[in-house]
Amino acid sequence: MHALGIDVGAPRKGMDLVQLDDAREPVRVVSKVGIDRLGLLIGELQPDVIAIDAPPAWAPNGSSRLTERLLAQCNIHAFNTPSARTGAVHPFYAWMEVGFEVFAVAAARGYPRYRAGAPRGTAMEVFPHGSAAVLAGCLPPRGAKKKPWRERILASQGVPIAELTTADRVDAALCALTGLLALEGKRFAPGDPKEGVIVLPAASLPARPFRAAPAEAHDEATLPLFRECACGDPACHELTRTEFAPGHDAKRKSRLWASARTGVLATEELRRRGWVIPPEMR
DNA sequence: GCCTCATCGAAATCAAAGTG
DNA sequence: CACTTTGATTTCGATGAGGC
Repeated sequence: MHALGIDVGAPRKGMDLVQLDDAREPVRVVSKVGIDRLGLLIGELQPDVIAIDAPPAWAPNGSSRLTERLLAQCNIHAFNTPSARTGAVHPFYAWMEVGFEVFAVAAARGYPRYRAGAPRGTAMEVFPHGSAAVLAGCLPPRGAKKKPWRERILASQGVPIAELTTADRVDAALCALTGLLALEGKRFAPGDPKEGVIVLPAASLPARPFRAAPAEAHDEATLPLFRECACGDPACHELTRTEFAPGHDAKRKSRLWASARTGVLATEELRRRGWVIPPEMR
């Protein structure tokens, strides 16, 4: 079983290809591949799946695709794919048009666009940054350099990185690894298949967005978005994002003072009458 | 006056790739 | 390293207000 990862570059830069076998060994690493050479290479390599770091087409309308918006909800931010109206006129998006050609060449070689289900024999869109976040379980730490961070993730997944000498090769390897994992059933592709979906190497996205920080002792993200104010006033039903509604922290303190005073008065009266205090307070 | 929260807007952030 | 493209998100600081 082989997966071919393609890191797409600007029109004249050339692409980086990495082929991984089922042992996750980079059996083929090719750089500076032009679109004219790609068809022959695909025919020669005969991968079981092709994973491409680029969208297959412009968004049908609007300025982004559903798959990108859904990923953004998990804190995985990708450059949005605009509609042709915007994309075709900005030179910045030329690399996306190279991606379209790559999908077209793949289709001509018998690899239709992946839409849903088993990915064998298809060409799928992947996103190295997203794959890295999914495999690491978190976003890269603040200030982390991209290449070493992704190298570490590849190594932790059993991919030898000796040949992956450039950032583009590392990304192509991440694409291929995502393809392999997708073949093995580890895949999740949010979005609208008609627009194109980004395939991630996970069974599903996490309920909570990815965080850059490792694990925090008090994970506020596990708390509900809104809850009732904790001031303790039975008449207060205010919903708040934090513990108290505005000003109700002072209200809580006031109530605690009051109950502390009555507590003191109660224990004094118990002592005066010669009655015992509750066992748990002894 | 003190403390905290809500809110608003501005600014930074981040993804990809290339150029200077 | 700085700058460019987009846009959602995040993170600031300033401001106003509540309750004591």
